[in-house]
Amino acid sequence: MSKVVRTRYAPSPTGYLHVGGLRTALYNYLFARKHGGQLLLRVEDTDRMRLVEGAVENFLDIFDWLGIEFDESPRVGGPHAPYVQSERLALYHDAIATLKEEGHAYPCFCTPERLEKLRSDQQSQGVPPMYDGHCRTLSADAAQARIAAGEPHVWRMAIPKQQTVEVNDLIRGSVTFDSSTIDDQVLLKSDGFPTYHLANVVDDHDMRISHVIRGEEWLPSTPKHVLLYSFFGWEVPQFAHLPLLLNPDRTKMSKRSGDVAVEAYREKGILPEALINFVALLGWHPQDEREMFSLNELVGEFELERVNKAGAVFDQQKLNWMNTEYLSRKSDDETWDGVAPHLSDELQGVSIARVRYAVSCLRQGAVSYLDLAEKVSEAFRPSVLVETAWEEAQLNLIAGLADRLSALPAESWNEFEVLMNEFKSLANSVGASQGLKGKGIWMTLRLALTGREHGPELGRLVGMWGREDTLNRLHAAVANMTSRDAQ
RNA sequence: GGCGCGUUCGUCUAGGGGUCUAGGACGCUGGCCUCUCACGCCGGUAACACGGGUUCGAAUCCCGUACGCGCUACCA
Repeated sequence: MSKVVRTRYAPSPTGYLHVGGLRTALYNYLFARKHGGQLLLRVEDTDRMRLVEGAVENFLDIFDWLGIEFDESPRVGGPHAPYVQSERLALYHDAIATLKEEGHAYPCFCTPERLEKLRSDQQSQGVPPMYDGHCRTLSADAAQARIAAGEPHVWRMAIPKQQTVEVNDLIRGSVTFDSSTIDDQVLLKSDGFPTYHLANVVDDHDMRISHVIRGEEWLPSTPKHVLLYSFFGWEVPQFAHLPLLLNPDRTKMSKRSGDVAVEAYREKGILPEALINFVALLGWHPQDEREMFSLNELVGEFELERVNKAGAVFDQQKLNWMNTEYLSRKSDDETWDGVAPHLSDELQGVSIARVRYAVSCLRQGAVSYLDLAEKVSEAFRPSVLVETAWEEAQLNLIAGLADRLSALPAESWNEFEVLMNEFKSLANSVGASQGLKGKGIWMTLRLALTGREHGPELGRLVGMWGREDTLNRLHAAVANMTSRDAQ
């Protein structure tokens, strides 16, 4: 009989959700779902100095946007509530009492100043900076008296000496540490709040966490956690330390080189499904060579055994490509709903039908809704004046086409696709009458109509613009050329 | 400095002794398509960190070296 799989994502509410945090949360989610277990979100707010107002709500909202659901969280509650560490203080104090009785924890009265001096002395001597055990040898009575006297103190973990501590990691195998290299970690701070080390062990046990899946930066402190479990006589959960997400220079991913907040990607127009798919592939690979996966498909495919050991560089270019792929799979209606909020005010005077037509014409290859909105604006922007020495035939083409177009029945200007074909054949016939063909016709018209060498297919542009705009552009081009001729 | 982890194309990766003259994807790049750009299609470029072993045979196993990264707080 296998135990119920329970995983957790335990962020510290100090800001936004980091993409590395997203990857950790995602793997926890995938693993739990894959095994029919539960995922919970626990807030580790034991550092009162770094608290950021609204951070928890922000996390929860972002996960909603991503479609990652927690079975238990501060928002939905659950059987092990509260899910906020600052509301679980009694648990940690009880734990310290237990540890104290067994001699696994001791009060330390050293001042921050003493510790600072100790550290700098050790550093200058080239020895590893570690607590020197100054208070560890205090007699129980002496310590008790100082506590009773109200002297500020912390509680430290009494690390046993000369012991090998083994961490069994699902991704890295067995990793061993010599306990003499482990510091007498502070477990309870002088403000009465626990440190991460104590709180995470107590809570993971209390919340029946079966698998601790977290970033590699936690591996070095895991022996402390393992020791704590054994002090308490609790079963040690399975550990899986995920490879780091890296900057292009291969240092731990940070704000310094690009965006790290999931929010920033949302604002850039990255779709949640693209971000999830992309991030899932950073450090994990399916059995075959597919790489487009929905969240549900990932649940089916995910295996901790296939998680890599080495860090992965977050490649913005590939994310963009993936977003393009997801965008291209949307229906026209979905695409419209996505772009609409980003459309520029420049488009005020244009009918919705025309803008929608523009969106459907221009969406191919767009990286994001933002990008697409810009393409649309671009298509409607006024023509740029070009300094070209036009030939007689080109002038005749432009003027002739303007005449022929203005003769078209008004209704046909609203049938975009019909108009496009009509425009093409008119352009070709007028062009032919002037001895022009192919590029000679089209580049002439493109320059006359947009003033630019590149852009969307002209026939479609004409559909987007409509009668008035199109004719204005043509007339303006003719006027510009003839007036220059006159000079 | 100490401890730990890691090292296959520029990037994400496949690979778990022979099927690897190392596969896929992004990027870059050549061509095709075409009124241009983009899209699309077809092709190309490029990697097993190094040195020793083990073995008939090593990208795959072992050891060492180098390099990189992480941790080393009354932060998580």
